Amino acid sequence: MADVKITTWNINSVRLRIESVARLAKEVSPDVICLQEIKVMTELFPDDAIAAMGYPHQVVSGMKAYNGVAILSKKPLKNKGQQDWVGKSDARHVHATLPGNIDLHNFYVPAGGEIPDPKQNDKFDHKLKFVQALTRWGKERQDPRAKRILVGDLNIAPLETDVWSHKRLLKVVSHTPVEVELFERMRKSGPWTDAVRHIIPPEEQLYSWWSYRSKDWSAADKGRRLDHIWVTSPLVPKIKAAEIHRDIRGWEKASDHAPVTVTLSV
DNA sequence: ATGGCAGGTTATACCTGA
Repeated sequence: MADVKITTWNINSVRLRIESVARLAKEVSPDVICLQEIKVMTELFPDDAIAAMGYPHQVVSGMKAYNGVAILSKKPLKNKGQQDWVGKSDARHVHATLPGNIDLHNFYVPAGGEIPDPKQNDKFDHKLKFVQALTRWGKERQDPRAKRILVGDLNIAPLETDVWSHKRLLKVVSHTPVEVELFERMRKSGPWTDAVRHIIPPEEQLYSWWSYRSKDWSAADKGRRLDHIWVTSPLVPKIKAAEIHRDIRGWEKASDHAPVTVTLSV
C-alpha cells in the first residue's frame, strides 16, 4: 500500500506562475500535478524547470495564448496521449497511465461564455456539446474493474453548496440547471464518484474558484467549485483524503483557481 | 444592483475567462 497524491490546478499561465508550481511542489508535494490553462505552446512548455522540481515525467498538450493542459509526475507515465473533442484541436485533454495501472484523464471543459443559451451563444453550445461528448465517451468505455481518475477544470459547480448563492447563480453560466443536469449525466456515465465530496460533506459550502473582480476575494467569498477529481468504483474505497488549497488562492500573483488534491491508498 | 480584474497578443485595444 502506497499513497498517491493527485493535485489538479487551473494555473492561468504556467510561465507567469512557474514559481508557484515550484512552491506547490515543495509545500504540497503531490505525486502527480494536473494543470489547465497553461497558455503556452507545447514546444515552449517549461519542461526542464518542472523536471528540476521533481517532475521529470510529463505529458503536455499546449497551444498559443489559450487553454492547454499537462500532467506532471514524479513517477513514470505510460500510454501518454491526448484527444480532440467536438471537432476542435484546442488542447483541452491529456491522459496517461500511472503506476498501478490507473488511467488518468485531465480535462479543461470550455467556460461557455456569458449567455446560457446555445442558440444565442456558440461558446455555451460548445460547452454543452463537450460535456455530452464526454458522457458518450464514458458510456462506451464502462468497465466495472477499471481504475480511472478524471480531473480538471470542468467549469460547472453542480451542488447548491458548490456556489456562494444557488439562487443568484441559477442563470449564471457554470450553475444553470441545464449544465448541472448534463454534468450529473456525465458523472453517471463513468460511473464516476466525486472524490472530494466523498470526504467533505455535501452540506458544506466548498469552492475552488474566486473571481479576480473582487476587492477582497476572501472576505466576499463569492466562490464556485469548478475544479473536480472523480474516480471509478474500484478506487472509491481507496480515497483517503481530499482538500481544496484555499490558501494558495491568496498567494502573491495568484491564479483565480485554487488547487484541489485527493490522496488515494493504492 | 452593478461593476469589478487578469493574461496574452506580430499588442499599446481587444479577446478570453466564469
